[in-house]
Amino acid sequence: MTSINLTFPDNSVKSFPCGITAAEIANEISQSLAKKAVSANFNGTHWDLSWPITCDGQIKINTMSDEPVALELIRHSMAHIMARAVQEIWPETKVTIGPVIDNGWYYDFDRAQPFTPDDLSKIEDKMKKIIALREPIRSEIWARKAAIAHYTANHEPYKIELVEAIPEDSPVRMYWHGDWQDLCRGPHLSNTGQVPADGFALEKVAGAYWRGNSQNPMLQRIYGIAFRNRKQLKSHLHMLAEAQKRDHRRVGVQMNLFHFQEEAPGMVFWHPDGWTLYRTLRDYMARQQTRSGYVEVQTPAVLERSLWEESGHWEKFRENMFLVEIDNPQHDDQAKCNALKPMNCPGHVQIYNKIQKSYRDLPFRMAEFGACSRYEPSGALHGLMRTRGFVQDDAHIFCTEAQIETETASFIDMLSQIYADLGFTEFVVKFADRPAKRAGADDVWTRAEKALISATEAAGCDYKLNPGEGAFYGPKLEFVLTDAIGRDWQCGTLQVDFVLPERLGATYVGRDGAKHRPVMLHRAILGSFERFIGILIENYEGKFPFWLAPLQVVVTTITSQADGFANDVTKQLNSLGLRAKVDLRNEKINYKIREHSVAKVPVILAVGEKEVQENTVSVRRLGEKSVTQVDLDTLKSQLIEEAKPPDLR
RNA sequence: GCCGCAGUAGCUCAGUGGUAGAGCGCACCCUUGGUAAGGGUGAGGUCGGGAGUUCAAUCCUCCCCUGCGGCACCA
Repeated sequence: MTSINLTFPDNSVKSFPCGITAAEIANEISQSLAKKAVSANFNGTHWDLSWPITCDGQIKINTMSDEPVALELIRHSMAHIMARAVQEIWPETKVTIGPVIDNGWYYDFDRAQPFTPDDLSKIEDKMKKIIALREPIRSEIWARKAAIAHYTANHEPYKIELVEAIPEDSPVRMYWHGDWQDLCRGPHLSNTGQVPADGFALEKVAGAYWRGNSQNPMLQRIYGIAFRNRKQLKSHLHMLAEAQKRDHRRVGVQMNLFHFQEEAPGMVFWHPDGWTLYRTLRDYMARQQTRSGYVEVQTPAVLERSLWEESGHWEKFRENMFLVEIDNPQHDDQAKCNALKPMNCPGHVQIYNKIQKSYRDLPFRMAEFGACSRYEPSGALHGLMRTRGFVQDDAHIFCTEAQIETETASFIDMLSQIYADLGFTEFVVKFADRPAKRAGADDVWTRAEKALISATEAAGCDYKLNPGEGAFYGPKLEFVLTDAIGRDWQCGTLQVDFVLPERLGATYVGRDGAKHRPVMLHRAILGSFERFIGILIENYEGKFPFWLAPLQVVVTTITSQADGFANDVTKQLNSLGLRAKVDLRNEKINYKIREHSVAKVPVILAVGEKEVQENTVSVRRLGEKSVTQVDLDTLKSQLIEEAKPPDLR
């Protein structure tokens, strides 16, 4: 028998008989390791303890203390245990796939009857019984034909499709625990008893297309979460509940910022306080853009079909456009068809074409807070995050190819500053290259992709590749920021476009006196005001920094004898540009403090007899229990300073 | 758009085959209270829309709309 040499993490090399398993190796090292072992890493592959090793390589034995590996195994084996439970309860159910995801797993089933919440607890109970059996999990490599024959006999059509999709040079691996069998690339735990019976929960049922394709039948997906123990599961559930409290849809209603209603799905009704927040943010953005050399414009909301045909939107984007046929009540004259703008770019090119002619004017940066309408699929709508009517902080930079690099760099600077001002210090950059459905020739795409990559690298920006996710007219950078509870949001974007200037006939006169084609950079920082405000609400949990807070100060009275003074203080604050309101209601001070705290007002000023006499106010800040009595003039100058937006400090 | 679930007062939600209830909020009255809910009285609902079954529908059935959780989509 031949032998193989295996290198361990401490760089020691040992010789073993060819075909030895990681379980046997662990056993040779020590009994306790053999007990604790759950899997191995072999030459960079996650390796089942039971798989034979037949060549030299690096090996590491994993135990339950190797957290990421342990969780992966637990969740993967959970998926199998759940599928078995489902098939034991409802044998007619067809199994498909069941991968590990963040915090848990899912498994997709084909079954005529929908799963109910009751069914979920039945499945959970069955899973616990299976776990209690502590049955070994074993695997075999089968011939492709044998596997197909097996699944044909067992009426598992999805599994046949999966076997057929396995590349010729990859093994077809079958797993068992008890009598239950599944096709799986592994690895798994070696015993069903190793998963924590109290560390998992079935979360929800949802529809999901077979193989993620909307042409395929819809399956039923059951999601589960699993951790190493009950404590970790509990803390995860607690975190979910906390995240739910921040939901901008809930906070938005509580704080009376906006609402939606049936007659306008996906369109926001901004209430006074929400609109104050919106305007504060918009004015800040306008100042930042002016400072960065942009000019602001405004273009029509409704444009004729012919222009959308020229721009390419009619062909690539029509399904998402609201059409307007007021000029054409019979719907018989296609030329009279108009559409609400889903993007601002074609309008901006019209302005460029009227006013720009010379290379001396480039780069020309044209910004618009453009109100766009897109007919989003009904299932995509989600509060402020995904709407059908929204305003972009949109701009197009018309420049030469040579200017892409410096424009990209200064854009990234501007974006970083703005994100930091708004409370987001961390963001990642993704580079999205050409999609399958696109306009423009391949060599143009190659040029655009190269230009954007080298500009990004020159700006000293790390990026991840996001293949095939570019816009139909060009590659793009996506800026994804991370909020206070670690969730990711794609907001900013920078897109290089060689196509649209060509289609809409944009030119400039070069130094040589000839006409040239400018490049367009489409860019946004917030993305849409609606979405960004949704993110701000969730990030701050509605407790906005003073400069953004819709209502900054409430002046409230302790006795009605202070009414006059309270009115006067409020008036003084308002005249300084602070957003202050007075509360003279006939309620106890406790009651009023509670109410304004719940409403997340950053500063509550209480005035009673004492304050009236001394010309002071008692200040209570949101989140603090302490109260300080402050001279009115001192407080005013403090608040004026705090109310300044970050760019004016 | 697809699968599943839901829609009852401004908000959160309970409830029933015989046309409805709570808490909060709102209005009014009493209370003038020193930093997270003082007490009382009252107003407020075509039970998402339409059709059907029934003597009778908020409740059962079907269709539609909207929302929620996913999937697909995010140009």
